[in-house]
Amino acid sequence: MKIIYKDGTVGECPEEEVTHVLRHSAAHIMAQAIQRLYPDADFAYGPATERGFYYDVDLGDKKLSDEDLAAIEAEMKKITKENLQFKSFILGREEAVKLMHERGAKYKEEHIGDLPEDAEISFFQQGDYLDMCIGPHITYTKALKAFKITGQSGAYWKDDAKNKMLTRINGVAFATQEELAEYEKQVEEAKARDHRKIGKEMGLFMTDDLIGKGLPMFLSRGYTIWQELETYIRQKELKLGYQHVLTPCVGSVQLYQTSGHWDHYRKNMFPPMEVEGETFVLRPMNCPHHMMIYANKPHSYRELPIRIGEIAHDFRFEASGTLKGIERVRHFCQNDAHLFVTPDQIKEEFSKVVDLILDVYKDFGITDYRCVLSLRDPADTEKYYPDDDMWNNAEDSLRHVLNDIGLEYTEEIGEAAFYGPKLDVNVKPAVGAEITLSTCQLDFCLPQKFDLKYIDSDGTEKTPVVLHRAIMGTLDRFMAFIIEQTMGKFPVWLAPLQVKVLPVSEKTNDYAAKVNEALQNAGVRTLLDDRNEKIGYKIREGQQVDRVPYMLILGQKEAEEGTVSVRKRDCTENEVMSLDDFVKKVTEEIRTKVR
RNA sequence: GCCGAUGUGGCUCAAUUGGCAGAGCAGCUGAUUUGUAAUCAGCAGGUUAUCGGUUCGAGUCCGAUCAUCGGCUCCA
Repeated sequence: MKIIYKDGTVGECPEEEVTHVLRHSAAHIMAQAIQRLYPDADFAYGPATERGFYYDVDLGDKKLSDEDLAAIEAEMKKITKENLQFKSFILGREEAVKLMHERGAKYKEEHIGDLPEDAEISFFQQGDYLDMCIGPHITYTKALKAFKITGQSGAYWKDDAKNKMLTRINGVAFATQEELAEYEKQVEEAKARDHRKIGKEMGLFMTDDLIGKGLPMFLSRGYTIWQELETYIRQKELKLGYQHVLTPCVGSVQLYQTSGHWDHYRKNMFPPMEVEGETFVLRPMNCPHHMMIYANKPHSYRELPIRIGEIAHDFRFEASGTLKGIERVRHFCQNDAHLFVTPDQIKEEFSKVVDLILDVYKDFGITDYRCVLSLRDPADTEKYYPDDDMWNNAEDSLRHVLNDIGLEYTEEIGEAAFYGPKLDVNVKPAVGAEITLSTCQLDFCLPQKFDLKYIDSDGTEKTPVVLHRAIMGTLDRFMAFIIEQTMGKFPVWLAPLQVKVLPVSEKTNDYAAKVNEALQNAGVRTLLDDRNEKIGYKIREGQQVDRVPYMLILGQKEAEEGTVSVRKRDCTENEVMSLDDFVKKVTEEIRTKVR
């Protein structure tokens, strides 16, 4: 594929750049279509994205309907048929400003102001459309063959909520129709693994308008998974010297004023409750409670590290538009812990936390994750505690630890908590943007605010450092992720229903009841399906709805021989074995948490 | 919260320009006694999210509210 650079030279596009150039050019072609249909449109940014492209455009008071988007897409198709040539030219700063000013392109004009003094400003033009852009682009519009407008959203100019909201029109583009078709297939598959859909099908959780939005309720089967996750992580933590506590979901406002959360976090908290002259809030996090547990008695350096863990219920008043199934909610349960350490212990404790995260991911087969070292934005003095030494010290220690461990990570500015830098481990859900699953935060700030102390070996009082960490993040979100990863086909130990016992006819109901009882006595979660239905019907339901790991088909033959016919999930071939052998097999798989 | 779309039995979806709210699955009753992904028949199930408006007549048109979905921002 030929491409044109900003200086007007034409060359062969490097293979790995092809889709990016196509997508970026698609944004220009879409802008051209928009300009034809809405001549007053003023364009802001229009980049290529991971899957396609978007353009942020100011359409005045015009609101776009789906029909309008279809019309834009049709106009784009027309433009590609017209096979217009892309041309480019470069202007000096003043000429560029003048040109953009003349054309009433106020966002582009402002953009020039943000560029370095000596920047050359380049322009690309195809037919009647001119755009300020560094390129490169395709040479003719016909080169864009496979694209689709996928939707629109609001987006602020320069991502700043103080600025005007523009209309962002999103699209996808690929090098070939086949790749576009493949993408659309993937979108369909992603919808099928969406935890909201599977959760409903399997009866794991529900919501109700009368309860309130963002407040899902776990049904029996969902809570079974939840409890298994809780037991799993608590046992891991116990082995690592954690002590688990139980603290209330409510705290006084003064508690959060002391921690600083009141100033930084108030807008995300449910509003205060006043009773008998005192003011309380539902807690959005547990750090202050755990700080007070530490402060409950004096500590020697010999006791450190002290690791206080809790499966803790929290409430956050999240913006309504951000709520999503059990992944992003207003009440959730954190797998939280606070590690109180001496400065010397930071490295070892932090690396133990990273080890635990990776250990858990291994157990759950989570391999597709991204580590982010989240740093403060020094310019943002409103959010971040203005103590340069403290921040530099904290960030450097984190970076050193990560480098020593050899963990791959990217650094992101302005993503830190207000009290300190952190490591976030992010994953991609089936539908929607990346989410943080695990986090470990380094905090020199809160221990000071709560005036926490320990007596060091030299007899002097010192302030501990705190690591805030959540391995499974929240059980809610972790469960959402596991549902999507497994498509509801949980490993036996996690499956809410582990074995379904299916008599072939009512003649074997008695034997089936006996088998069912034997399994229940062995601690296996079973369901006896002795309804008057054909065996094929029961199997279909067990496979498609319950996604149960094992089904036992019990007919005359099994009843006579004292055996069970084992049908493994997703496996059409079955295996006959004695009841005892099956009980042994399944309990062993549960015990060892076979994936 | 913001931009846009959507909302019909428990679930998945129909209902021509405004003209009798319907089907499949699930449920219940009966028949059938079944061997590895749907046995047959019957019955029941609805203030079409809510409230208001236009109209002889509204699931359908208009307004408000609520919820959900796709994004933006935010985040565990």
